[in-house]
Amino acid sequence: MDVAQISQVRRFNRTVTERVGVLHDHYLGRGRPIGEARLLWEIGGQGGDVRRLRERLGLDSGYLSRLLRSLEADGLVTVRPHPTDGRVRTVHLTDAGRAERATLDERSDALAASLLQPLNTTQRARLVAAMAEVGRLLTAATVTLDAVDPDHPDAQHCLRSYFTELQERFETGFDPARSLLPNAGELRPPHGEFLVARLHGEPIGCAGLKLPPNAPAEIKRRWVAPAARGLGIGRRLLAELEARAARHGCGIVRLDTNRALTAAISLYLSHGFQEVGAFNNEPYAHHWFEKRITTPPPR
Amino acid sequence: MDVAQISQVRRFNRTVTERVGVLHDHYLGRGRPIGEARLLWEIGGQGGDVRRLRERLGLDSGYLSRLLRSLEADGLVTVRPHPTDGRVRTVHLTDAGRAERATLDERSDALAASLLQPLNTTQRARLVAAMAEVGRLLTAATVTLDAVDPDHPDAQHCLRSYFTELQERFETGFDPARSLLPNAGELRPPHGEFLVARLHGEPIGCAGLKLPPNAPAEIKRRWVAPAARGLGIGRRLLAELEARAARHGCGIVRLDTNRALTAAISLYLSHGFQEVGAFNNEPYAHHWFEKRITTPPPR
DNA sequence: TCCATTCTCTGACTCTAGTCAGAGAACCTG
DNA sequence: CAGGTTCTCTGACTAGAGTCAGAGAATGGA
Repeated sequence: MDVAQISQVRRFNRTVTERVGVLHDHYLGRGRPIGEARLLWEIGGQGGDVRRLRERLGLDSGYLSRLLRSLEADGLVTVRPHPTDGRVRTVHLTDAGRAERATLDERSDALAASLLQPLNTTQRARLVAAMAEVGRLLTAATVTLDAVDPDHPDAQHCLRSYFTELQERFETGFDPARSLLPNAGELRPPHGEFLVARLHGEPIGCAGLKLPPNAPAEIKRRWVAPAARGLGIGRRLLAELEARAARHGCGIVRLDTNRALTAAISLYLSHGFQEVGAFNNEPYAHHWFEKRITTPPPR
Repeated sequence: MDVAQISQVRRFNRTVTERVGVLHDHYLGRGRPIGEARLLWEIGGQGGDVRRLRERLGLDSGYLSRLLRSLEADGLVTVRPHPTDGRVRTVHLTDAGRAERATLDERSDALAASLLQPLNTTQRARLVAAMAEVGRLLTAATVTLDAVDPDHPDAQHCLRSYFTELQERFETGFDPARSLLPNAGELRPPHGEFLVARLHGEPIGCAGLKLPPNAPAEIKRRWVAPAARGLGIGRRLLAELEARAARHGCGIVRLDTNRALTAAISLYLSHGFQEVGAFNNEPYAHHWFEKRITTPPPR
């Protein structure tokens, strides 16, 4: 990795933690420990289960409980048993809590405004644009790819979304029963692999690799959640699967796709795939691609 | 201020404090309280007085003292009396301290690398470029402009640098004695104003305003430190002085300049100044400009 | 020379933030 | 319905970060 890039990133980290980080806590905190402030924020408009809050904020259950007691004592929240599961407790903001949260909101706005305030119009526009770019790319960098079992709930979630999307986008609709679907066993070691892309723990994409004996590897069911598109995740999934195929000794990766998926087709072309004749009789496919992968591609 | 801009800045703040801020502390901290880590870092290669460290880090003197004792006990620093002032104590890293600091350094590098690692080459280049832009503009936004007395040490520092630079850049050199210099009284209320631009408390620029009775206001001694150029500080100084002139009821601001200062000349032109005939007999001036300021210009 | 000031240090605190080990209620499964 | 699991809560801790009020040495100015 480039040394100059690293030192630029470090400079950025310094500037930003100084200017944003410190102020952020300072602004948010005023008169209230920032743990409480964050919790108040996270409870948000529609409230939520204690369990969900604990996960979201990554807090110890004892600690969270104490924070809730403190907010409750200040009359900002109410904690009631869950209507159907008596073990779970749900938290809601009171009117006072909502008001308090609104002032936190204002403070965040004030912080943002204080960053922009000294700049002129041009500079503001450029700063905001650059921030959007940094945010987008940092988000992209936060996405993790993990190999999971195709039966894992996150994998299932992605596959359901994938099928729903195909159903909507294919001119003919999509009926899984008519398609050449690999069964789950084909996408799990040793016959294959299945990757899930996650952002903050939430599944936002997937891709499967079939490794048939004495035949090219095949990429199946590559999907990225609409909200996470444009972050290069599809490309990362592709590259990661190619690398894994190469590690399994495959020299060729191939795949088929439907003509409605134009973005996917141009991704394949720009990623080194070449269109070839039909190598299967998938009824939903219009295009077949393959790529020679001699060495694992650089990341 | 634009609501969309504010919410973009807030989104950025969230992403960045999550992704950079938290990790930053986590990486830096390992095995050592981050207060100590920051201090170790700040002591740096050439060491420094306790007083300077206290200012730089903004710590309570008692707290800092305790941190130093702790680093001393670990054999990372030595604290000795200042050679000339027995009250002051100076801190230096030991070899062990230098080694420890180097590992902190590595961790910062590792953090930076971990942000870039999941991205491909194109994305990395874009992220680094956007970070540079954000850093630059946040730095610009951190610069403060304060009205000070022209005799203030910060003002004097800027003026000395200004004269040195003129000496170097004018074809003819620059001798303050030959120039039409306003005396300090002319740049201090009620006869004028003097602004110093500061970044993290360090003076990095200045500009003076002369308010002669029954005559146009005059801008003098506008200077920005070379390291701080390109941040729009010169323009901000200009705009701020115009606003102040307008508040004093002036309808016209004018100034003279030397042909060697090409950047200044194009700034004046792009900022609404128009070249006029000589209105004084400043020997070092080649160009004279003026600008009508009916209403205070928008910031 | 004396007195106010500067500078560092110690002692005695406070507040956040967080961990760990269980207790007890509610739920689920066989 | 018994036994394990899930979920929240309490009690008992710890560590970090920082504040505040002086004490005491060194210095500088009248």
